[in-house]
Amino acid sequence: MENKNYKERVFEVTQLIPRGRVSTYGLIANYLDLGSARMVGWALNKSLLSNGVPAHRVVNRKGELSGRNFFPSPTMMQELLESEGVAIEDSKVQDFKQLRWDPSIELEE
DNA sequence: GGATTGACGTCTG
DNA sequence: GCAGACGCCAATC
Repeated sequence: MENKNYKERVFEVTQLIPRGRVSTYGLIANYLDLGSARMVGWALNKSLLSNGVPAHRVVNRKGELSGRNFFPSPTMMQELLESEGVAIEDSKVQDFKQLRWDPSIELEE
């Protein structure tokens, strides 16, 4: 029973995201070679049931907080990011291009 | 077990 | 640059 599902890998990578930074589904999917960014989003959906998984640090490629609706409160995701020093406007990450954390690069694979 | 859905991404028009 | 369609793989109905 290999509990090491691709989901757990997503959890680990998500937890590796530094505070004040954000990542995208595509980057994580590419790093884990899942083949589909949807897998990351789906896995993160399950991550809501797990503790210690800062899913709020993961956004789509546009930097939009697409998953905010899945949180207990749609504003909680933004609040958390702002609390970490990430500027949010209109449910989108400001300077996202700078703040985006790419595991394939930061971890240098 | 087939069909649908999903926190996305890339391509084409 | 924006809008629509397709692809992706897994889970759920």
